Amino acid sequence: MNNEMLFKPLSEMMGDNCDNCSLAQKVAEHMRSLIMEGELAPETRLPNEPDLSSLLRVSRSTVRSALTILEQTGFVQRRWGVGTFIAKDPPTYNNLSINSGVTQLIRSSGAEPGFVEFMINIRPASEHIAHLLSLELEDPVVILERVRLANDRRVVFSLDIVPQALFKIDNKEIPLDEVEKFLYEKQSMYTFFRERLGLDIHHGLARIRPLTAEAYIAEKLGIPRKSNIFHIEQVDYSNDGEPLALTDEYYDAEAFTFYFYRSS
Amino acid sequence: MNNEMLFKPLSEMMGDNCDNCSLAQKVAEHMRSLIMEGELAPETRLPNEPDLSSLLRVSRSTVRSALTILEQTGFVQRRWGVGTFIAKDPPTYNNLSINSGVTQLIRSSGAEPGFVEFMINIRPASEHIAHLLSLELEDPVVILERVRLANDRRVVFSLDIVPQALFKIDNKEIPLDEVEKFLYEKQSMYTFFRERLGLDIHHGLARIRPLTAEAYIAEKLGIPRKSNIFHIEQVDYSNDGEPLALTDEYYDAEAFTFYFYRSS
DNA sequence: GATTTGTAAGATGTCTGACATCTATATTTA
DNA sequence: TAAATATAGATGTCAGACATCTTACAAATC
Repeated sequence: MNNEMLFKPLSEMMGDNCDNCSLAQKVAEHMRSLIMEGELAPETRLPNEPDLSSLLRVSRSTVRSALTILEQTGFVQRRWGVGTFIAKDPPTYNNLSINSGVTQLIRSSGAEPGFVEFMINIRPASEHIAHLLSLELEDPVVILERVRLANDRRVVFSLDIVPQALFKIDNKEIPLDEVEKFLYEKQSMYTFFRERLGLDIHHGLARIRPLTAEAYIAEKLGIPRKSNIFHIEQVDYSNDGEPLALTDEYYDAEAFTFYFYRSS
Repeated sequence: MNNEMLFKPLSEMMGDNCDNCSLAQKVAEHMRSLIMEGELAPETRLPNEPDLSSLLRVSRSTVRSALTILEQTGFVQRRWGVGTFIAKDPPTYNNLSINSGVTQLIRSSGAEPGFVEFMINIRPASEHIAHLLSLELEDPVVILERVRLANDRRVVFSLDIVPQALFKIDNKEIPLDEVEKFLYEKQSMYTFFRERLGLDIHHGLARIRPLTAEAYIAEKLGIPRKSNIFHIEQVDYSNDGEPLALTDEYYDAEAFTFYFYRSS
C-alpha cells in the first residue's frame, strides 16, 4: 500500500477521542491505531521524518514528538542515521502499558465483549477508597459490579468505584438508570466518562497482584476455587491529577496473557 | 534547594550508563534519577522550559524531548499554559515499566541485593528458548540460576539464559569463572553486558503470569507450597532489535507489590 | 585480490528563534 | 457585584539550518 494512502493529513481523519490532547498525541494515537489494526506491519520502515511531516501536514517537530511517544511505548524503533521502523513485536494486544479498559482489552484480543450479573449501588466510601479517591470518609460512591464476558466466556470480575459527586451535569444528578442503559449499549465506563460527563481520563496507576480465587470470585468467574487470578487495582486520573475512578479487576489467568514493554 | 544546584550542565554530571543514547535520553535519565532519589519531590514545579534549557546547557527541543519521555513514563505531568510538575505519584519503585533488572529493583526498594545457590552451566537450547532468542535448535546457551536476596530474605528465583555465542570478546571466549566472579562482585547481569561485552540492552518485552509455587520453586524461595508468585518471562533486545537474553523470574508475591503507569 | 580508507547520500539528532494557543490572574467595564 | 477583557507566562507548534550517525560504494593501499 502506498504511503499517500495511509498517512493522510490528520485533519481528514476520523475520531479524535481527545479534545485536550496535543497535536503530537493525536498523531501518535493515529499511528498507533494503524499499527494495532495491522495496516502497518511489524518491521515496516516508516517514511522519513520530513516526508511524514508533509504527508500528515504537521511540522517535523510534531512528528518527532509523536514518534518519541510511540518509541517509549514500544511501537516503533528508531535508529540514528538509519530510519524508523515498526517494532518487531509491537505490544498490540493485552498490553498493560495502555490504559484501555477491560472492554477494549477484550475487543483487542479479537473477542466480543459483554457482561452479566450487573449490579449498581451507592455506598459510603471506606477508608481505603476515600484515601485513593481523595474523598472524605463515608462520602457516597457509586459502585458498579460486573462479570465481563469475552465471547460469552466469563473472564473478568470488575468493580468500578466512582465518587457520586461526579455523576452530575450542570449540577443535575444523573439517575443510575441512565448509567445502566448507557453501559448496556456501549459497554465501557471510559466511554461514559468521555461522552456523557465530558471527562477525559489522562492516565491510570495500577497495582498488580497474583491471587488464588476464593469462593466468591471463583463462582463469579465460573472457575474452580484456588485457580490463579490477577488482581489489578487501578486509580484513574484526570489531566490535572485529580482521581476520577477506582477499579478493582479480577482476571482469570487462564484467559489472559499480559505483556508489557520495559524500556531501559 | 536552588535550581542552579540541581540542574547543572549535563556535561558535569556523573555516570553515563549509555553510550548509544541520545542526549535527550540522557537528560531524561538524569532527571528521572533526581526524582527517584527524592531530590525532586512529588508535585514540585519544574523551571520552565527555556530556563531548564539554559541550566542544563541543552536546547529547548532537547529538554522537550526529555520531558516527553518522562511524561510518557508517568514521572512528570505537563499542563499546557501552566507548567510542568513532578507527578503526584511518580512510579519510583517496583515499577514494571522500567527495565531495571532484579538487582536494581531490590535496591530501589531500599534493600540490599544479594544471591545464593548460584549455578551456571551450558545446555542446548530447547525449542522454546531457540524460538525466543532467534537461535537454532540445540545451539548452546549459558544458563545462570540464582536465588535473589533482599536483605538476606529470599525473594526471587531467577534464570538468565544467554546465547553462548555472546560470551566472547574479540572472538575469544570468556571463561565462565570470570562471569561468576563478576556477578559476585557487581550482582547484575545487565552491568556485565554493558561493561564486559559492550552490549546495551535497549528494551525488554515481558510476559507476566500469576502462579502458585510448586515444590521446587517453593523450596528455592523458602515459602509454603501453593503460595502466590509472579512469573515474569522476559526477552531483552539490543538497539537493533536482536534478542540478547531470556530471563525467567519467579517473585514471592508477599515480598513485592508491582506498580505500573498506564497512559490513555 | 583482499583489505583498508575515503566519500557521499540519507537518515535521525540537535540547535535556534519565532509565533500560536492555552491558563491564570489582574483589570476594566457594564 | 458580576461579567467581560487585557496581560503575563507557560507549553505547543512551526520553520530552517546544521551536526552526527549509518550505510553503501568507490578508490587507494598492501
